[in-house]
Amino acid sequence: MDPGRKAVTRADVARLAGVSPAVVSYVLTGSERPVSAAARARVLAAVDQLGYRPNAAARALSRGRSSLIGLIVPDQRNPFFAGMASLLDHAARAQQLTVLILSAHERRSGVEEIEGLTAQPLEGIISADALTPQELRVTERGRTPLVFVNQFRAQPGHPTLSTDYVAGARLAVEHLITLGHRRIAFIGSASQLDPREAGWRQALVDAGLPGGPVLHSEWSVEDGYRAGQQLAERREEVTAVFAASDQIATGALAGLHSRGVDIPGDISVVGFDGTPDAAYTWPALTSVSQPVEEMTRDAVALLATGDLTPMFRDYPATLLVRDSTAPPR
Amino acid sequence: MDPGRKAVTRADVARLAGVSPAVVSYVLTGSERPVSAAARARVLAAVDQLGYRPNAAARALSRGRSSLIGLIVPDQRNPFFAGMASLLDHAARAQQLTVLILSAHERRSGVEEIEGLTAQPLEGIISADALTPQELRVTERGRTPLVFVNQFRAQPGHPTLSTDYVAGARLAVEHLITLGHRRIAFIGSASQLDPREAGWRQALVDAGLPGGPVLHSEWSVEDGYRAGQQLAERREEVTAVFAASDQIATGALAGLHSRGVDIPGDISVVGFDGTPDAAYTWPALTSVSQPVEEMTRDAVALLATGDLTPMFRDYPATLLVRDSTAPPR
DNA sequence: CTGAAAGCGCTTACAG
DNA sequence: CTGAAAGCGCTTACAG
Repeated sequence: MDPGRKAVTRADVARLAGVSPAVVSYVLTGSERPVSAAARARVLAAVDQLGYRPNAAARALSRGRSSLIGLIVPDQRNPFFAGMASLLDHAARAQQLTVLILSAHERRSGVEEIEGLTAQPLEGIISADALTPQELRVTERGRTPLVFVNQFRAQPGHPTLSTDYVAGARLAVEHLITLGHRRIAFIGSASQLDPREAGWRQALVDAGLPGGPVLHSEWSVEDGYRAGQQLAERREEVTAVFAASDQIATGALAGLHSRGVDIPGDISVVGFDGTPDAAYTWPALTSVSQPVEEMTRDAVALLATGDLTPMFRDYPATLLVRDSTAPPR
Repeated sequence: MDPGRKAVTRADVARLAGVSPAVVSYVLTGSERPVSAAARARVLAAVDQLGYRPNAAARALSRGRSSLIGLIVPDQRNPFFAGMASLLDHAARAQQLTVLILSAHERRSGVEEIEGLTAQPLEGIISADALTPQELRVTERGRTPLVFVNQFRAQPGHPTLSTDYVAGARLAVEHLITLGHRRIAFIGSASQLDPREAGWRQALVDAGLPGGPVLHSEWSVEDGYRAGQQLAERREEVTAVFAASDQIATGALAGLHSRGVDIPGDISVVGFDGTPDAAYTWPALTSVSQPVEEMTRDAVALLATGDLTPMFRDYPATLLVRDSTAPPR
């Protein structure tokens, strides 16, 4: 790397093209400004020849906004959120936007981190995680556009795009009921708020079935494993289980296996999320797929158009039937 | 969001603290500049009261470098690289750095994307993926510091930190040999360059064993699944397999299961990477763990100190013995 | 259709 | 110990 060489600037391009620096900007920003075809061609040729790329910091400073959008997720290592980040990258790219991931797993004191995040003059933030009041205050102070995705409820003051969790959970449980299951357990977060638990319960009530056991678990595979082992103790009582995430379900599969439970022979298992890897568990996991692609696409569009009218929009989930569910024997 | 309110700037802080804007910078940048205790206290109080955070774009512009580092990975959805990103986040945070992920999966034409990446005046790039000559040229043109991690060989002109793949592969194969296996297959990339294949072969030769079958596969779980099915055809001939990644191994597990192969009874399986989820496959996967934490920590340190002397450093891998390996029967 | 100039919010020699 | 000022590389009214 030649430390003597300076980066190419707009002025270099202007000089080579024989125009003023302003004209270079006019051409490159695609502004309304009329530019003669000849000048445009010379600018483009000079850009190409010099390998010029506008300095993002300078552009951000003068525009008051960068081309960066922040994605806040509970844990970027979770395949569901890693997939969301990848899809968001894709959607953002189409709008010339770059995605910065902030994983809550790394958020020490949430506030501090959001501050770090918004010190970049972000074009906007898409949050798949709940924000604390302090965090919300920070985004407001920075007047950073904020869109929520994957939320259990509408977030006051902000557009909120979410999977229809209740209907998705019902899809899972109705599938099990149709197969003939009568005692269906639920594994999920201890939070009373989870609409997946509500959907599970509704489906049972509607079918006139008794509420099965509820096993509380955190979101990790480890916790799913423990829940699976606990569920194995009740194998006489239960023939199926609906887990609130594919991570939990994957762990539960391992926990059940470790206790000698046959799946789906003894117990059928359904997950939630529709992550790709769940197709390669053993047996392949039946799961409710979240419409992440549509949500991320729409979230980016809201940020791009600047339409931040508070609203709540539901996206339907779909059932992916694989090999972890079968009629009870 | 109150569109009438402007972001707090350094000038606001200076005004409230009764000092010049320069003094605010002196205090906040922690520069050598001496500042009286009284002035410092007033500045800090004003910062706190106003909730001031320096504008990152302005700072990047005047310093010529942002506090952003880029991480280039083949696919951010792969748990191994998602984990690396998370660890890097952690290491970077300690140096006040923010990580921008560029997933090759999203790189349309590599060049174009790297250009987009370095248009941000990055503090540096850490690449866990090979770069094309064009891409290298772009980083050089931008004089962006570049450190490679997870490479098969030294990258000329840049520091390269890598797992000792050969020794890691030997660890896996020697474990199988010690268990009593004599016919050990390899599943991995068709690339002749993979040192894991070399390590596998060396271990067999050293033990006086014949080279087992080699099944070529891409890096996805899907491909591992197909390889597992192919391997099932040769179950009479082979009693163990070493896969070049946990993703491949996880797929292979499913592919073997789908053909009725018992693991580890019929065939023992070892993976490579040491990703957390591999502890919850069925059976739990024995794997060679890469020292990602050390590598990312050191890579960030190189970027932070600016020491980019070309060099190659090997990090030892470790074996995690779980339940997918057992003596042949 | 084009250009000179102000301004974005910082950092950092330089002069007190 | 402190401040006025130049400069980082852009965007974008404003005036031709």
